[in-house]
Amino acid sequence: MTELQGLRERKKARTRASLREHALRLFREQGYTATTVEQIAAAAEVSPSTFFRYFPTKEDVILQDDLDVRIMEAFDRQPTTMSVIAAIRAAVGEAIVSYTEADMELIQQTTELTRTVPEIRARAIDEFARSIHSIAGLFAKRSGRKEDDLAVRTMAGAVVGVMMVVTLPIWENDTTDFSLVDSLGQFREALALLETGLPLLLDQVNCVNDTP
Amino acid sequence: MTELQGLRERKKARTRASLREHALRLFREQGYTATTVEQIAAAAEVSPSTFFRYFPTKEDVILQDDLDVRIMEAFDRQPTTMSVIAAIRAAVGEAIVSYTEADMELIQQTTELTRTVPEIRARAIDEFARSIHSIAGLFAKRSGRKEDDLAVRTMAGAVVGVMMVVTLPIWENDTTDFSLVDSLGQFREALALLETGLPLLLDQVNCVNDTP
DNA sequence: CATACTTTTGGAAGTGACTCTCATTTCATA
DNA sequence: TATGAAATGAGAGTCACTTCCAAAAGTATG
Repeated sequence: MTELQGLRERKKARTRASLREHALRLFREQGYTATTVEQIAAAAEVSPSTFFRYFPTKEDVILQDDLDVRIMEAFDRQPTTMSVIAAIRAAVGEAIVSYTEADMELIQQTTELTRTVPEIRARAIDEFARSIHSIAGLFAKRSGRKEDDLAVRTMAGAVVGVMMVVTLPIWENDTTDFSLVDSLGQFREALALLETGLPLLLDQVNCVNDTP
Repeated sequence: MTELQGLRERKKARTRASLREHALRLFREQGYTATTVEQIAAAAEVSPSTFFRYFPTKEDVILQDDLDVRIMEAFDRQPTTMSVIAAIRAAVGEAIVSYTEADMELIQQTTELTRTVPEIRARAIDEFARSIHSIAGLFAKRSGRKEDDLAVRTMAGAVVGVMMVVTLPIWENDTTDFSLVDSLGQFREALALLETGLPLLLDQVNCVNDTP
């Protein structure tokens, strides 16, 4: 190997990026289902078989963007003196500032597709499940409880539940375009509610705390 | 029409049931992906085209069982003096006793498939989203708040989040067979935690109020 | 019972995602 | 430059799913 990163690696990275870019463009222009893998491959100037070597399924072109990994990493970096929910909020904040303009646009586009295309949206459930697992792990570490403790799992489930609320198109008249900033704001507000407001709400007492 | 329910209707119902039964049997015997629609149709003695007239996709053979509708109905029947979470627990309890042995077996089987087959599991996300919507509606009615109130949505998201926790195979070493009774018990415990325990838990772990 | 009308069905042909295999090309190393 | 390893393209094949049309079965009339 003469160079730190061989020609092969660079070429592969370029092909991968090219496939994703052309795919997203075509999805935007013609819609997801109307776009065939053949078209994507042709646009990226590779054969259809090569497409499937880079992405196991057509859906993965959208899902495999390892951008949320950064949030999880930031998550782990938070001091253990912080409460879990505070740590999550901090991690989200850190990740946001680390994203470039291009990153943001990619997130925006893929999230929009996740919201609108049933096949893509469906795949999101495993990501949610993974998130529950990660958050449970972190919470267990901080609280000294076991990972499979019901309280720990309940906590993690609740957090991911509110994540679903802000990212999925749950309300029919939900034609508004997805706004990353808005939904992250909502997520943080909802977390605050979970932390302090929920018990009050459940007691049917007026919760004045909905805008922290 | 000589009879209350024509021969046509009865025949259709029988075909539908037959298709589902043979499908579930074949899935159990050979696995989901190994079973083709052609095989299912052949076993039920209809043509493949007829299969797709009864079920839009192969997945729907499992998903379209309207058994959870009963929980939602029981939900609505609970007095409004009851807290939402208490109402949910009561509804679940009511639905359980209304299920026949055959119902239970069907639920057991379909849930097992939902847990283990990625394609089926994926489709569950829309059911979860629908549940969030329903629960939010009920909570809104009881609390006098609007349905799109963030607190209402957070609450609903948290409830569905714990639902996910008890139904999805979130922990890798999760090879144990699904037990309906166990997971319903866990669900009710988790709801109790949400109602009373969560703030305590959070307080245990150095809950520092950070600013968003 | 025979007739005309409607619904349901089977069959055939086609599309597109995805798999497998194998020969060929392209890059890396000695 | 020769040799091995990895990446690619092409072709054939499977399967879910769609569309269309003609035949069959059920239903309502005379």
